[in-house]
Amino acid sequence: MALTRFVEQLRRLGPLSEAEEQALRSLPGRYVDVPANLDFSESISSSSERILVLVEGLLASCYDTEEGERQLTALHVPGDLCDLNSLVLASKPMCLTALAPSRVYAVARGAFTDAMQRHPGLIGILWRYSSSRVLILNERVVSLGSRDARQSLCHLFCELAVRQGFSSGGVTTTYALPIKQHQLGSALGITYVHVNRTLRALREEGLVHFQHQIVTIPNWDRLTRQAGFDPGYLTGYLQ
Amino acid sequence: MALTRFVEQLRRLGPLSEAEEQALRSLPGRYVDVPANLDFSESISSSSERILVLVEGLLASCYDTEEGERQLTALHVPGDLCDLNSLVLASKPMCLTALAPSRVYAVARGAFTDAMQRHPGLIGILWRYSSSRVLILNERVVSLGSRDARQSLCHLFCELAVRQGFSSGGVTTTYALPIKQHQLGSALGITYVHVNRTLRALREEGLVHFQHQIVTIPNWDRLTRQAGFDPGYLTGYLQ
DNA sequence: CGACCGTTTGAATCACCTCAAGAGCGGTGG
DNA sequence: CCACCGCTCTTGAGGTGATTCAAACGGTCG
Repeated sequence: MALTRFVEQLRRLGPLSEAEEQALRSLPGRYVDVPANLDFSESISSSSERILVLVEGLLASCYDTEEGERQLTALHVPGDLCDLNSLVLASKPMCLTALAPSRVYAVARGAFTDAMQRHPGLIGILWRYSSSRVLILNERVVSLGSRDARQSLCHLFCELAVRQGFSSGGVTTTYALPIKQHQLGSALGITYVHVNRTLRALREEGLVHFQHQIVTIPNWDRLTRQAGFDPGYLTGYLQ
Repeated sequence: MALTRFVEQLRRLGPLSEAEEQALRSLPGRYVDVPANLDFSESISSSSERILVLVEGLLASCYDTEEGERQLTALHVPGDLCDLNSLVLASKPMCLTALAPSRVYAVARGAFTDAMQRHPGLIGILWRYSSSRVLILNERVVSLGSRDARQSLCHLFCELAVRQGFSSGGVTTTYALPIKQHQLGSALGITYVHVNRTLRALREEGLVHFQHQIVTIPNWDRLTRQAGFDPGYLTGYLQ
């Protein structure tokens, strides 16, 4: 149950043998509930030797600047493995924060590496997963560097829809996104005031509605066109 | 010779056995010279089954938006492995571009994977390398999202100094950086006009000089303080 | 020499920010 | 039950960092 969505994500990236899938599903771990607005640094999670898979809620990797600003560098939706980098490298100033009340499945690091040794194919698969997350990060760089607030917002709504499997061509797309406008701003590098104004404009144009933490996309094609969104970077097809 | 600096980078990230280092150094490949401003899409380089290590010059990963803007998502300095992601995942819209006349060492993909199979320890090492690049990418996200032009520029000069091993505490730091102001802008998400004005301001303040493609940092500590630069994310110490 | 590329600078404009204040709303306590 | 608090959303007015358009300057190369 805990890792179902995670396994689904991996399967989208490439073939997964029966044995490999079984090895993943049977990874021992425990559920941890996290209240909203709790920060838990990755270093803490790695010192307790845990790999975290988000089951429910919304997490973010974040980075606090000296000026007191907080930049969210990645959003994690259910099924995401949150701190894969900490498996091989200790990253000092990065931390995880819960944007909404969340539940994670914590796997001991040893169990994880054991599974990889017994099933070497998993290494390649997880590497591929890691690469797919890099592509998402790349896209965030493009948003922050080259898109205005309007496009960034549209793009993010598209990305999260696809990542959660909610995108659909013809009909209205709707999904829950338990995030505050303030946090949206921290992710997109703009102030919450400007997030608010931009959301209103998008709502008035009928491009996308975000209210009460629910995203409604009346016309998927129109939004993706506005956002310059190309889902190719998410599907991560094999060569 | 070709891979000396690359091996040095890897050794900074963790232990490297004699055999592993030897396996890397003896990777067969050929030198390719690339003129400035040439784009070669990663898909091309992967279809010809090549892994690229930069020997000399300056490359960038880039992404062209529909509006015709170009966002540079990563800079590659000599010793960098440029397209590690394409080893496991085909990324469609991304491409490599030469910012200056460059020389790369191209290794056949098969030779690379063979070496990894004969020396499984290399997998972890390369994974660690990949993670270290992600940390750099994270830092770029912070720059684009939370730092102004001034800080971004300072931060980039610091980062490139450390990545090339040119940073030094007390004395003046100097290194060549074959990049145009126009390309700096593409990397930092600002216009070349604003790059120019900001560089002038930094020069007048004596924080950092960038002229004729040479970076001069009179006072390393002062610059890192201004930039909010913490080299921790580059050293990537082991846990 | 003219053509070209990159740099430099000015003036006007725009996207976004800062400061500030009010409104809605659920939670808590008297 | 109402008063009060804190949190989030909302909106206004003014300011600033960065952009756009435009033009001039300097070096390099054929």
